[in-house]
Amino acid sequence: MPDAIKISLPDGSVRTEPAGTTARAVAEAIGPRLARAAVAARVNGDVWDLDRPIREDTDLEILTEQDPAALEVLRHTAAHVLATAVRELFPDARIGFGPAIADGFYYDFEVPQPFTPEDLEAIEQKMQEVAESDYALVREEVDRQGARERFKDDPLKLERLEELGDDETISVYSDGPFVDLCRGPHVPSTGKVKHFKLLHAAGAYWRGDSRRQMLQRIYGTAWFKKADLEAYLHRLEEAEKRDHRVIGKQLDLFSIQEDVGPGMILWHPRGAIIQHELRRFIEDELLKRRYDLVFTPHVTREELFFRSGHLPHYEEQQFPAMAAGEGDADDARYRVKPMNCPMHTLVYAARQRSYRDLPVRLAEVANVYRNELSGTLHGLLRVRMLTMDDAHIFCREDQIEDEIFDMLDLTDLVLNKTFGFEYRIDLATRPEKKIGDDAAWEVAEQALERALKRLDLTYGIDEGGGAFYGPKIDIKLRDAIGREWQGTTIQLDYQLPERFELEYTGSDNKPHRPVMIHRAIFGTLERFVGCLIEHFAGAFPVWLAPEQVRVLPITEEQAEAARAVDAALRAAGVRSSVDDRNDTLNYRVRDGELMKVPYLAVVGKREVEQGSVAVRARGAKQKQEVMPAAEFTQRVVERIRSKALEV
RNA sequence: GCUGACGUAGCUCAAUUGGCAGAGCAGCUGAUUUGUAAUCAGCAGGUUAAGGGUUCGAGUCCCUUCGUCAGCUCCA
Repeated sequence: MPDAIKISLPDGSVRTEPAGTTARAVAEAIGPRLARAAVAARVNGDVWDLDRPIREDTDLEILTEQDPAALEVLRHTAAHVLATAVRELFPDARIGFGPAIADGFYYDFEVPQPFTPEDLEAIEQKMQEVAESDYALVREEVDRQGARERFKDDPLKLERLEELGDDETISVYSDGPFVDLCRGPHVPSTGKVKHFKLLHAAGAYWRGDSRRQMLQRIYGTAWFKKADLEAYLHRLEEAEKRDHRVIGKQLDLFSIQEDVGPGMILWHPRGAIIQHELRRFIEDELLKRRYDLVFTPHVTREELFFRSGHLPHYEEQQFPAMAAGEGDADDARYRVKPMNCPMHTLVYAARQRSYRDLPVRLAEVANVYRNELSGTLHGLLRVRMLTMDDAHIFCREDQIEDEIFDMLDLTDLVLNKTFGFEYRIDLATRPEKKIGDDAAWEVAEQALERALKRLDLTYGIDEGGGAFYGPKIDIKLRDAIGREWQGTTIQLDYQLPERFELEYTGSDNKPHRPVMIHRAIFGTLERFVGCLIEHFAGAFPVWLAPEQVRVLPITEEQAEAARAVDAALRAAGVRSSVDDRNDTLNYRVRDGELMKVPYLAVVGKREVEQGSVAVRARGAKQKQEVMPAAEFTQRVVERIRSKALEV
């Protein structure tokens, strides 16, 4: 080992330091302000503790509170502070994992009794004490036997320990009374953890495995600055106001009622019209892109789902079988459909297909039913009755890329150009539970990847996230509080054509097997509308707004004129109504604003005389814009036609 | 499905140690005829999720079921 090492700093300068120096020492050498601000260091790209000795030539970057990586370090330490506090209050608690996560951290504990809200308060209090004690986070490298000794009372840690490879460094971190098996890094001392809050506790399976014991997970958030913590908590509050379940109620869009069943959506008129518009939009677009529309039964013989392979794999998520219909064999049972692919497959197979026919694109906006686990249901975002904008493309292998290209193009038109969503693309590869051999999977996965690359799209890999019959491209949208939900899905399938023995006649006059692509652009209209509600906070673009114009006569005297304006709008295809309720104008303006109606058109004495309307556009600075009624109608019609995001 | 919390009028929420189920908004009726975010008055609205138990007495305590929420698992 050399006595002196070279430390390269981000500004390009190189310092020579004694081997075994630390990032803290370098920071101090550079200047006292940097030393005070230092939280951690990036050493050759990895984040390290400030006090970990550096023994080789390195690139070094001192991380201060400004660096996002530093925040992650802080939160990881906050998790240790949490565990320290829990161990003080519940000495028998066994410790699981405690990582930093987006916006915060958690720690899992095995305890005989779940934590109560009062426990959380006490723990938070104790965390404050741990922070004030300002314990140094001390890193120590130990051998396996030493680690076994230290964690002999923590079976969860021992289990993790045994998984570590022989070439891996085993490190432990202690802060005051608490010791944890941990890779680190950490902030120098618990005193850095000043601004935090415990958010909630919930059960979580050990190692995320539902066959193993349930631990108690405590979630919290931590920030360097008090203002950041407060801003985050405020953001959570604001997000709650965008919650589609709250807005759905306020705007009378839909309801979920116990009498109907969990996960079953009742679309009220104002919500149904949104679904109707989305449906028209996508169906028109599909017809332009040479898709064909089909309709297939909601209930079919269950044999179909055995043949497709769905029932053996996903029986618990299908609704139970129904009795046979009269005249059917006794053993012919029926199932409500959880997906459309077997039916579309049969439409394809209903006649001979030539290579000249391909691709065959069959689309159906259809309701399917899935008996999802009760604990997973969530407003519109996870339901048991799903309205899928489903389609299946049957094509030759050499057509896959073009088809995927067109689907991704359509996806971008819908998500980005039309609604301004930001989305994340994942390529999901073969899962454990799958049918078909690895060679076929390999070909399929590569085909998707090639299409993505050709489009130069940024995407992540979701290892093992594929469907049981093939790999897929998933696109995820975020809800108001940042949770991701799968919207668009594009899935390649070599299995179903096999199972249904699909064929086409090639130019060689021989039978060939087509490839099948499943895809849904919205995903489900329930989930998509849910995301739209949160995205727009209920203030939909004009073309989607359930009520596009509300005409307000100031007094009864203008009621007739208001109805004429309304009739003209209706005739032009605008969803308009008259609010001539016996209430003040102020009251009705307020009501229209709260219902997020894009345009309130006020008709008073002056307007009647001039044949004009005083338009109040939603959210506009100028509260009154007087214009001829015909001009207003033109403006609304244009906004609808162009699917404008602005009113 | 699992762990925990919760469930009071259409909505948002009160109801002291177990002691007469309430308010605001919405709704209805009437008055008012309104110029850009709540006019006034009156009326009506409940098997306190459902079922069982403890008690002189249960919205409140206990049990079961259903549902909701958070998280885990799952998510064709």
